[in-house]
Amino acid sequence: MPRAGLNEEAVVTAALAVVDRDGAAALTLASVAALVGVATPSLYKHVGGLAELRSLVANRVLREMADVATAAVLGRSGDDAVTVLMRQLRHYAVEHPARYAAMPADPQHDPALANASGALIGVFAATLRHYALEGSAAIHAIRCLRVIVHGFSSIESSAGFGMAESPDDTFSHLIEMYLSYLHNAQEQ
Amino acid sequence: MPRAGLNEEAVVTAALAVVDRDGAAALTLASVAALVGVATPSLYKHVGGLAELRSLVANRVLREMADVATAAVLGRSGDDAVTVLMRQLRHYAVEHPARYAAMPADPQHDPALANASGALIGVFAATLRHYALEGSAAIHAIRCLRVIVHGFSSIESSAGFGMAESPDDTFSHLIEMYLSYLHNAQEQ
DNA sequence: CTCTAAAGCTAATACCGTTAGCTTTAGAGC
DNA sequence: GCTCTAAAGCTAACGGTATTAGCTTTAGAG
Repeated sequence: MPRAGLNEEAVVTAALAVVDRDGAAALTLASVAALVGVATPSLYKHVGGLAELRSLVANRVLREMADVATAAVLGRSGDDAVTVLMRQLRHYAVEHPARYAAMPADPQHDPALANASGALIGVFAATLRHYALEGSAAIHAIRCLRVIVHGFSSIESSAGFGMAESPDDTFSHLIEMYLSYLHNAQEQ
Repeated sequence: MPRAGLNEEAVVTAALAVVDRDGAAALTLASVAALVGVATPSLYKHVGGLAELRSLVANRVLREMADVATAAVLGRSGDDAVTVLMRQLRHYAVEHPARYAAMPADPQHDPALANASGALIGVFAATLRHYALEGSAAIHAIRCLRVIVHGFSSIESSAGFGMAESPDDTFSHLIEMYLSYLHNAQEQ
């Protein structure tokens, strides 16, 4: 029997494939092992267990989102940067609904996710730096941005908008709402 | 051995106690059975299984939230009603963080949750009726309200705001942001 | 060609959900 | 007060899961 040649990265990639195929709740060591063609206990040679695998998956997703965010704001600033940042993050969540759902509710509570989580928030902070908000106003602006993007992505990625109206339009309203808030905060 | 005298309602109440005590992920038939002092299979006399129990718990939580929302807007209207509605729902989520996390990502997809979910959305719609938004504008306003309340509650209930700034202030900013949006939508 | 570290395996344990079938209790009806 | 029945609860058993322990084998270094 030839060897599979696994490593931690390959296991995480397979886990993401399982999440994409069967949903976040179906991520199990047995399903990942079956996908890569290996007995379940063999995965412990590369991964500490199911909890750690979940954490590694979340870390991968957070890094992807941070990359998306970075690419979105590159070469842009102000309202343009904020708009594209919001749209691109929403786009990622909708393109990979199961991956978004695979993220734990408390990413900052997991030390393994602190770096990736901080990278994403860092892009938020850098993007908002253009508005020169001072002290706590900057913190609140970052939080409001998180609330809107997460709230919308969370609902849309689980098909929570039942009515016929386009979610695109709703999201445009939210962007306008947030930009108005930024402009207003800037004047104080 | 005396009889426990259970019924569906008592089982759901015990399940909520488990959720409050150990978190939403720890909701298991075995833990509920242990709490009420009964063997695990006995629960099947009152509940269809773990999936149904989860659904019943979510239904209870949704109804509680609908009650909170109804009480909040009773005797109020306009900005006052919207403000108190948002604050009270946030208050519920923070007071019962595990219950909020016990809700599935897609409540409307579960037929058993349709009524309670509709009741909560109905309170939103009724509260916004004061602004006389026409057609799709009303839908978008409801959605934006959902996004903000859910996004904030989701993050705060999982201790997602790490910085020292008070989440109260952040939420006040979001309320102001949303009210401005409503006033602006009203003029069109 | 040999030897070692790691990759993979099987076996075994513990916990969970679920089903089947049995026992017993509480209460309805006489 | 007695009986009888429907339901509440139990034990036993099965399958699936994570996890640990210990063995076997492979790939690659020397």
